[in-house]
Amino acid sequence: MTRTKTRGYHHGDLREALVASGRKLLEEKGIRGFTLRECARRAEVSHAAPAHHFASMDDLLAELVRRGFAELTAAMTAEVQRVEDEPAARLVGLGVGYMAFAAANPTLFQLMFSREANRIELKEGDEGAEGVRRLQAAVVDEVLAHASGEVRQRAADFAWAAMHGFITLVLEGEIGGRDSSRALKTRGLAALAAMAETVVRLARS
Amino acid sequence: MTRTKTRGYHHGDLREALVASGRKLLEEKGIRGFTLRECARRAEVSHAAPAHHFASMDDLLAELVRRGFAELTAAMTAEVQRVEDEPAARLVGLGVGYMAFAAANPTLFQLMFSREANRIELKEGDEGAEGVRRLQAAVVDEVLAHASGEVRQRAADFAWAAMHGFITLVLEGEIGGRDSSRALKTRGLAALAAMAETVVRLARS
DNA sequence: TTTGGCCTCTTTCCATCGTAAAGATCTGGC
DNA sequence: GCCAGATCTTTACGATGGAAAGAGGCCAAA
Repeated sequence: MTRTKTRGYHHGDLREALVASGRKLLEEKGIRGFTLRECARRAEVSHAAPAHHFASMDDLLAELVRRGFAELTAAMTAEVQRVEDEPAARLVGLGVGYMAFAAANPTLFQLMFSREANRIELKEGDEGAEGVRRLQAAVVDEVLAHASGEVRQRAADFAWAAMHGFITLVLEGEIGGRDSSRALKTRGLAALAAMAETVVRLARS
Repeated sequence: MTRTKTRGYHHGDLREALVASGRKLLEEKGIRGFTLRECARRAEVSHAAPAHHFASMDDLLAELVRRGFAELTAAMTAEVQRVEDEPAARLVGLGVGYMAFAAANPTLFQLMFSREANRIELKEGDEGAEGVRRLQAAVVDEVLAHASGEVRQRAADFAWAAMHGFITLVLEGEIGGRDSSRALKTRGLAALAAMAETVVRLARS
């Protein structure tokens, strides 16, 4: 039910159109280049039309972030389910899904994890990164079934920190700036392997 | 030579004043709330005055980032020099300096590591995070004196990723959101210890 | 089928922003 | 003492986010 050439006074599904154009715009122009009016232009409506669907620009950005977290969680879930292997390998799979999403949506990913610096507040009821946290805690618990709560928390901290830090630095070009995509993936897998190994080792401490 | 109550037509040291007010403003209002005109207001000059010292707003932001990296490198150096201990402890010290700077300058730190998403280009000759990289490579090499280049690179990747990811997630409230400052430091030190231990273990592989 | 209310979108307007251009003022070297 | 150039101000322009008011279309009740 995509729109045909001529539409009447009403758009039909402006909200979704704004989300779509907004997401593209974000990746094209960067966080600070994001503009509500440009979103409206790309959706072929007047600049004031978005106000009827999003209270403010930040409100639209918050929605993009919300959907980003949903997709991120889905990507991790999909990747971890492909691995029926040992828990440690599943931990790596989690990281692969995480990094794949980040690489495919670099600016959105950065926005999702710089909400504080960008003063973006989630709406009430929005879980934010809770899905990611739960998913990871579950896999970490597979690895550390017999460990104390504190050890498991530290393992979860560490696992998240390692994979988040790695992909963040990659997106900034600080890691593997000149590497080929292939070499970079190898480097990423090495980092994830070291992370998983560390978590496993925490089980014996 | 701080300015007294009445100044003439000329400011005296507007460039530094803009850097100072800009830095405060950045932490107060966030990245997207940063405004050149507000910087000028706080320095008590007209809104067009900054143009004579910074070609554009992005130029000022780039300068803030540049100084941020210099300070970050200095903070890490200072912290690592306090530790005359074994190399692994020095690696932890490096992380302490890194996190201390980030915690004291959360928005600037985020900006420094989201230049891609914020379309901030460093000036020619600006080293960016090279100082951090060099410092870390040196300490990693202390730990892995006899390892191959590839192992050392992977160790450096991992060490940076772990400490960067941890503090980033802390700044976002994703890690230790409700912890006391004291408990959070303990959690951070645990993460750094796990990181250092992993790097040490890489020496035997 | 008609009609009235409501949702969607447009138009218009305002304060603020970044930036450019031109004028005013000061400073330092000659 | 004087002038060239650096520093700062004034003015102006287009773009932005948002508010307000009006136009257009949809749908359910009559």
